[in-house]
Amino acid sequence: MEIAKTYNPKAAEDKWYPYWMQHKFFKSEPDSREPYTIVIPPPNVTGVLHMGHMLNNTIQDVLIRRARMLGYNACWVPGTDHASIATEAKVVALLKEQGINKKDLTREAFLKHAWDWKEKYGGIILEQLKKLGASCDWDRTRFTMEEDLSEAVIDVFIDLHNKGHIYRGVRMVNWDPAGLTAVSDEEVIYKEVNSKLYYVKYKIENSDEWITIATTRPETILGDTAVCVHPDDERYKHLKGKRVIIPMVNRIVPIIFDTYIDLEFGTGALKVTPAHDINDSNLGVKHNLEVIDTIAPDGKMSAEAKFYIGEDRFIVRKKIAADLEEMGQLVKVEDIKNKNGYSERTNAVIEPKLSMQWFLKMDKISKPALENVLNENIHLIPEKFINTYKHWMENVHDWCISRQLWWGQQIPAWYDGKGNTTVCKTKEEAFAKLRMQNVELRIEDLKQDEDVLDTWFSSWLWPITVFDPKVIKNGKANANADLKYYYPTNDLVTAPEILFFWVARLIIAGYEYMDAKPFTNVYLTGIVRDKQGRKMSKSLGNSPDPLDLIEKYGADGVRVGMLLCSPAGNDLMFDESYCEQGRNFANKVWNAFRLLQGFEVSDKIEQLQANKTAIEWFGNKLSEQLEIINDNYSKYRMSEALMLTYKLVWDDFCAWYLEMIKPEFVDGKSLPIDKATYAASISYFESLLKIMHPWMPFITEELYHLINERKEKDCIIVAEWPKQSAVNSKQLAEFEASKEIVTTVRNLRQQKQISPKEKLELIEKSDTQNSFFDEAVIKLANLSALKYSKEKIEGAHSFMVKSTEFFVPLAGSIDAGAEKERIAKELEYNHGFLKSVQIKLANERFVQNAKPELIELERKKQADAEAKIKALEEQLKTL
RNA sequence: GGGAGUUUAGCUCAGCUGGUUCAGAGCAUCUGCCUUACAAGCAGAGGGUCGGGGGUUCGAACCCCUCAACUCCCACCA
Repeated sequence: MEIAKTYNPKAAEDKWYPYWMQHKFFKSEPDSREPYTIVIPPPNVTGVLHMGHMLNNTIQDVLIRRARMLGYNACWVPGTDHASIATEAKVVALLKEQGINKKDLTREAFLKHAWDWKEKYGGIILEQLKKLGASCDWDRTRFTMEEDLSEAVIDVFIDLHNKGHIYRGVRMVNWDPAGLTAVSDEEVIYKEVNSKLYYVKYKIENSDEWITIATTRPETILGDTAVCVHPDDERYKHLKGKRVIIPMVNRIVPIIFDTYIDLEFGTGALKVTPAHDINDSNLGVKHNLEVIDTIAPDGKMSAEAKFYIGEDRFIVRKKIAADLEEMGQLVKVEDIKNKNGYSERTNAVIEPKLSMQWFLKMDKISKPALENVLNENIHLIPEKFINTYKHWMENVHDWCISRQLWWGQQIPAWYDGKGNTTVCKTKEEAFAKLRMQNVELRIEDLKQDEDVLDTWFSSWLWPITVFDPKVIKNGKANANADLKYYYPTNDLVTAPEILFFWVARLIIAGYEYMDAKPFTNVYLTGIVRDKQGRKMSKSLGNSPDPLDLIEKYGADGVRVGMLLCSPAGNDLMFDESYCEQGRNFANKVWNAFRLLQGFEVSDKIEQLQANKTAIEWFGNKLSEQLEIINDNYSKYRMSEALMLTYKLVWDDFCAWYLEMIKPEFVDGKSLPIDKATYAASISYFESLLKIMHPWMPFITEELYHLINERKEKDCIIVAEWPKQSAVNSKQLAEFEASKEIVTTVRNLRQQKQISPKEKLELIEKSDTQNSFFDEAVIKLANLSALKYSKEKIEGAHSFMVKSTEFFVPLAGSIDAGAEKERIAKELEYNHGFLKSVQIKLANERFVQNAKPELIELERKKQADAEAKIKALEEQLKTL
């Protein structure tokens, strides 16, 4: 069979993913095994795969694949999030292209469009995940706005409302006067702009005195309901209890005192406009101020303003400044820089606006979520996030859960138009309830709250409702078999950006509704950045399309590339060259296979001692490394585990083991290999494939089948994770010593820089008796690390090795002096080491304070060093 | 403004309790080599005052202080 020199990833990808699906290897049902569960952080339905998803989901897939191989009942639940804001924006934009304005549609008609859109494009990202090799149980795919899941959200709202955790109140929102909608904080872009600071004087009531305030927004003067100064400000202490007259409108308002004021800024006096500034609003609540809304939703002055009605706020700003100047109340104007919020979508200046919203009280409900992270019931990985988490949880503010959108779960609150409200599931229920307060109520008059719930208010139930959406309704005692079996899940892999938005709330909901944590470990990935450290984003255009990368380097290559540069919790500076490295690795593995499969096996030949040594060595090496790899997995040090795997395969297996067992090449033909060595090699290769499988699922599956005949369901994806056996460290050490010698030989060859052809000529001419040659090779033979025994080598003038790597006889010789020098160096080193250990042991403080086992360790180090020195000295004598 | 984090070779990062197997890895670079599994390869080499300064200690990449740069989160200044 002719096998290509380079690995072709595409064929394996197209072949194995469907095969795995067909044999239901991803499927999971409750059984007697221990479960290992991950629920996917649901990507937005609107989303297309970006590098962040790529990283995230690769890590999850690695974890789940390894768990599967370790014999757990591995279950990875996929799904998508309805993402109200993002999706609604997309749908609105799409409709606009078709000439349809959202305002002209009824809620039902709009939702129909939205669902159509979701059906058409909503599955894209999940299809993309399959290309990556994600081994999700696709039969469990969920969507946060599915009927049952939505019902659970509504039930939770009602339940929390009944428990008194949900209330309705007035809050400042970011209002987009162009889009005529509230937008979330995330959709506000702050930009530094040049603006003007106007100093305006207000007259003190019943006095000739004036107070000067500084403002960037004079148009809001019409809505002022107080002037605020710092209680410690000597300039204004005498004004306690006084009132001021607002210019133009001549309203008389109090002077209030609050430490919120910055003494240094402006004049130290602040005009308070509770309707149009978030801080002023807070002050207003605190000091019980009147709220006068002078700016209409479209950004023009409202009737309440009394002046400039119907004119845009920016025009009014100029006009009022002129008018104030005319009245002699404008003291001066300064140029300053400040930050303005702009709407991400319309680029209009955001207007803070008060509106009625629903809130969830966070104080009580969040307690267990804090405790259980602090007591490590739930691990945050890396731990540095615990601090941030703690800080946030100790300062939680109530969560605004209503959104002025249509796409999402509509709030189950009902109004009778007469000021009566009730919260319940159905219109009929609401009617029955409100009827008691309002006997004349007709069911047609009943109105449901227009707003929908925040997306996070549905996704915070995700690890619960993906298994049993009805559990909220039925109570956790009546949870279905799935939920009982899979909950709590094991790992959550997500981005640190949403630690508060989502992770904290998942934990809260977990304790509130299941009385148990939703997961044990939270692995927080880094943010994928480009080489310049910029976050990868579509708007910057600096993000490669992951699917292009897969096309170019293969899914395995991209997975390896991604994880090679992703330390837990640190951002990763992604560069395509990592994928190249991943691809190269896949190719290396492919070629190791090509070598193995090309061997001619013979049961007639004896197994060489050198092969026995090599087999023993690699067995030890494999066990040694496997243990370290497993340990790194258990600490979620993914890139470390990957690098160790990489080196085990490339350096230890390919560069050393295979070179050693590779038969000699004689007369243009490779000699056959003995059966035992071949069998051992295949078995090792198989173990390595298994260890590589979580990282590189496709190539390993492909090779697993090429290397041996397999039954239909005998696939590496469900193969058993290799077990390590006892490690003979003495043999490992011996081998390391042999490697050193071989390296010395290589170095000598390097000095001459000869090509293989020249080398052959040299060999023929060379005198094998030259001293260097004997020395190096005799050592090798003695250590039996290599197959070329002294006799064999001495006997063969045409000596030479198979694939060149190990020895080349050289004209010229190694001088004994070099060896002496080397030993002398080593001696010096060991003396130094010994000295440092002795100092440590002589240090009273160390001896008194250190743990006994630590001291024991130091003593052992001391003894070892002494022995080593002795041995080296002996060696020096013999030279 | 509040909080957290980072700073170690050209790049991306390891460095557990302060000590000599600790100054490391991978990649990149440079030099040789078309070699019979693999040039997507092989062999070798060169790269670092561990951000700056100070301190504690017999001893500091590691602990303390300080300065600087960068990043993130939260709140946003009238």
